[in-house]
Amino acid sequence: MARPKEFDVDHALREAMNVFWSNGYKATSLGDLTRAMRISKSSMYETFGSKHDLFLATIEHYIRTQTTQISGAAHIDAPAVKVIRALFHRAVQRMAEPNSRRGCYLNNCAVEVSVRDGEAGERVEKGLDMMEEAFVELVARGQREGDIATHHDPRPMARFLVSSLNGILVMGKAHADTDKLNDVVDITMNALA
Amino acid sequence: MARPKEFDVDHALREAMNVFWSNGYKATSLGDLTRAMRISKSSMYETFGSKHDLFLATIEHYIRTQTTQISGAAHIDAPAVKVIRALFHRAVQRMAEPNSRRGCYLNNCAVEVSVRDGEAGERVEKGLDMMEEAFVELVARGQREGDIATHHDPRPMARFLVSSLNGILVMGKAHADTDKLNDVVDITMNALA
DNA sequence: AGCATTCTGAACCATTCCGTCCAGAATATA
DNA sequence: TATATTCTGGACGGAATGGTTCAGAATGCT
Repeated sequence: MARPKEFDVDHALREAMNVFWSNGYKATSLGDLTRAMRISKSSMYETFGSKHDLFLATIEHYIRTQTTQISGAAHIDAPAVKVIRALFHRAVQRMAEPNSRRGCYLNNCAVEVSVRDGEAGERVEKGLDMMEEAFVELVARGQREGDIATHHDPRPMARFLVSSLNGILVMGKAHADTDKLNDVVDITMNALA
Repeated sequence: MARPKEFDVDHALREAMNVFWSNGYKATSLGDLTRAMRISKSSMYETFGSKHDLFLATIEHYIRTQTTQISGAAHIDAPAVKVIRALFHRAVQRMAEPNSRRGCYLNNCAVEVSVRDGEAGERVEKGLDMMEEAFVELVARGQREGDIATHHDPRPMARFLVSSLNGILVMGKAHADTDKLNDVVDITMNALA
């Protein structure tokens, strides 16, 4: 009865996220966005409301697609420590690829806007909590299976891991030296034993 | 013979740094800057050149004044672990005070501009290296005096500490919950033993 | 007093920004 | 074919941006 939407909303959201992810919120103009989304300005406003609304939507999109990947890793059938180490190593590796040197989207948002932009802050916090939860599961399993020490409860341990991962990604933004970052990974893993 | 400068350049630099520190580079306008510096736009341009030049100068100012404070802490006459723990605790405490919830300036700059702005990136990297150096000294001393384990060389250990500290500050931007952050501090300190 | 310097405020410029709106083309269903 | 919806591109507005320039007041030194 009516003309259907021609572009994939989720795909457009993904592209918008990538631009914000690489350039930050303030440094991204509407032109940058619509160019990447391959959409006219009018369509963008009709579909998402405003630049800021779009921004919030990209954070939720990130949580929906990326953060849940980490949760998924928690159920891989391998020793928990191995899974955690693999997650960290992949993060380090990403920072070495020039096109992927943009860290964690939640991390970037937390630093750039979280304090001043409450709406974004809420979402960032929720995303980090989900990461924490995924690591809680992993640590608990590792402790049950005996390859993670039981000096600490799973939750503080998980917080330590989330924090450490974010620290590594920040360092990577300045250094991009894989060896130096792996130094940090090694000691972090050592802290689990 | 001539009219002397009326304002203190270092003080103006400090105020400019504070604005950038709280709001980021892009989100800070010339008006924000000159208002905080209590200087006219003309004076600002005459003295610092441009917004970007001023920005670079604030990073150097930060290194000159703040980073060297950490280096100074390395020579405090107390067990190295105690000094390190105190540094971390003070950082956590800062994140709890609403007006001080802005993390580490180098950290913020690394995340917001380091990748795209080479000139800023260089300076950020230098600053982080200086932090690393300060921690190397501390760890080495701790190992000599026996309160830090010798499983790892001082340098990787120092990198771990710098990374961990930055991770904590990022988490603080999203959470601001002192207890959660102290969980991370505890485990980090545990990794030294 | 005279001179060199510094400061301010305002005017000004070109650019970019976000946001709104509309005419017209495209497209699926009935 | 008629209708309803969607898309695009461009025009437009108003505001804010970074940056430049200048006249004139202020100030300290000789």
